Amino acid sequence: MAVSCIRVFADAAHIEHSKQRLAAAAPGIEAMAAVLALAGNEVRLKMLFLLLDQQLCVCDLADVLQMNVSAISQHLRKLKDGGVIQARKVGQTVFYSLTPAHQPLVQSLLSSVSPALTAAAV
Amino acid sequence: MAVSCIRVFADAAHIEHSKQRLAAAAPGIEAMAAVLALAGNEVRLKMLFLLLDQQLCVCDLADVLQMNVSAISQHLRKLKDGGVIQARKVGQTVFYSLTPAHQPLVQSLLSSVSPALTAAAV
DNA sequence: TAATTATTTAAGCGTTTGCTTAAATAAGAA
DNA sequence: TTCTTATTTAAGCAAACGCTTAAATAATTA
Repeated sequence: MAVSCIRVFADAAHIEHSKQRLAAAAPGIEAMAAVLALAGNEVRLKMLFLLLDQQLCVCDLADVLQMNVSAISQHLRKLKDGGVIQARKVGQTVFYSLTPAHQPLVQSLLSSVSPALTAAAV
Repeated sequence: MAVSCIRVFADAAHIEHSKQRLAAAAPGIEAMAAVLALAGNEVRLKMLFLLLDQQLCVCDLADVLQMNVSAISQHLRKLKDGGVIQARKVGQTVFYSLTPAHQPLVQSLLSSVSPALTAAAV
């Protein structure tokens, strides 16, 4: 890896400081990146938008998003594996909702896309 | 596409309302998803973290992140194409910084991973 | 019990991603 | 000019992604 810089104005101490700040924050950054990777998909972000103020079943989401039930189910699984949503089974229907732990983050991610959300926010 | 739901408790009016809310927010959601897809990568999110309070050149970032300069450059290009960062050339060195338009979003994305950021926030 | 409904899962496949290597630009320095 | 240095770009490739189809589970209903 050509990692070393030979440039004149490189501030070695400054670089070192950045490395340490990064090392301290890395675990949190990596966890956040995992959640953002899930939210960084149009279909999944739309799902999170719809789940902000209601719980929906697989079939509802497929209907609203006009997509294959299987594709929806696979997206839901990723969100569930990532701890962003949770499932509640009622009969043969599975209702999905945001997990309390991630609700605030999702709310803030979407607050700028829908002014009504900001007003309705806690 | 097996999009229609036959379930008993499907509330057609409710579904329709969700469709309309989604349609209204879709453009904003899609734009946000594009930014989150950029931020939803460990390397790029670390870059944004480092750029929050300083501007760095390609070589600095490669040094701090211990990665190939070429790989770093390619990540920077994506962030720049997405309007998240901007470039300023000084001699043969290119300094990258957050764009003013996206600085608040990046700040809020990272505020939870580093308490110091919250304190230092505007 | 068999048929229907809701959901999940497996397999396959084309596309995208992110890295490596190597070559191409561009700007100083000798 | 020639030789570094900083950065970008192109090509290649393995891995991940997201969808489709079809089959497999569950839970209801007839």
